[in-house]
Amino acid sequence: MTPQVTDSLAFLLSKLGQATAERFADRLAPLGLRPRHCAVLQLLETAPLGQLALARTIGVTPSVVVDMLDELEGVGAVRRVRDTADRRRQLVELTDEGRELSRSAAKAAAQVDAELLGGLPADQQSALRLALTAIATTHDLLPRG
Amino acid sequence: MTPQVTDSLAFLLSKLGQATAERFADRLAPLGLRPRHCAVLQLLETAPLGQLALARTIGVTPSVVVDMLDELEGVGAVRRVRDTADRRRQLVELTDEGRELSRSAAKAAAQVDAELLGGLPADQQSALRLALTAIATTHDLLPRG
DNA sequence: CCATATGATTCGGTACCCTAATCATATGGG
DNA sequence: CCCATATGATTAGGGTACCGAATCATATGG
Repeated sequence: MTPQVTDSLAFLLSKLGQATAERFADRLAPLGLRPRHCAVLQLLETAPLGQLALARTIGVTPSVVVDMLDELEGVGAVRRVRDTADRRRQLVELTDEGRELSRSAAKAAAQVDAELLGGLPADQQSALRLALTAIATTHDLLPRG
Repeated sequence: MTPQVTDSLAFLLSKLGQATAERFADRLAPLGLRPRHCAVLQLLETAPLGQLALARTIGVTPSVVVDMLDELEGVGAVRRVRDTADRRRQLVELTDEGRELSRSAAKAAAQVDAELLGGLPADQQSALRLALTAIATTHDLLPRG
């Protein structure tokens, strides 16, 4: 048998990633959030940031940040505050509600994880997590990169 | 420390899936193909299919199939043939070039796999593949579902 | 032979990302 | 001091991948 595309990890990972994102999105929807908002919320938990810094850390362009922040402001999760020291900058800070939403998002993510991993034995679960984080870090994905 | 979204498998898988799809897309681009075409090509290797069957097997709506087939016809990979027995149906069949493209796509996928897994020890590689296919099958992704 | 079902297609909309152009503010050299 | 240039945010427009609803042709059964 010739090698099949659908047997490749590339194909599998793409599909699984997509499916997972969808599931996660469904879980987040009731909160008024979408998957891409999560990294922003998490980053802002530590300290307020300018939008450019946010963009670079998450790995998207500044215009995407604008959209995401519009949405996040819409649900009252963040506030844009002009930096008095440099009036070009918008300091983005988490509201109390934002902090709460971030926690809820983390819970939603954990539920999705449980759903996905449900059937797997514990050792396979940890092996999976190990291998995935290894790949993600060597290929330099994830915020903080 | 409170649980972080970015630690979740849901988040990781989404990101990794997206990144992998991008890499794969880059590899396929010179062939005139995109990732979503691959499942179609592979399915048609066995036998010609109607578009509705194609849609159901791959897991997309018929209108998506129309788009994909337009593209695949554009590169000469498939042919639409009116079913003489039921003139509503389009029998979609692989051309010789389509067969060749399918093989090239499989090679491209294998290269991406090698790139992704490059750093990992062999046992982690197989563990990863095992866990991912387990999840994919229990959650009923992948063509043939 | 007509109502209804089915296969393909078209149309419009959503989510997510991009680049390039624009606007406001800062900053340093003349 | 003032202007050229740089920087942060934003807007406008475009691309991909998907969806649902409407449409059109053909089949099929009452």
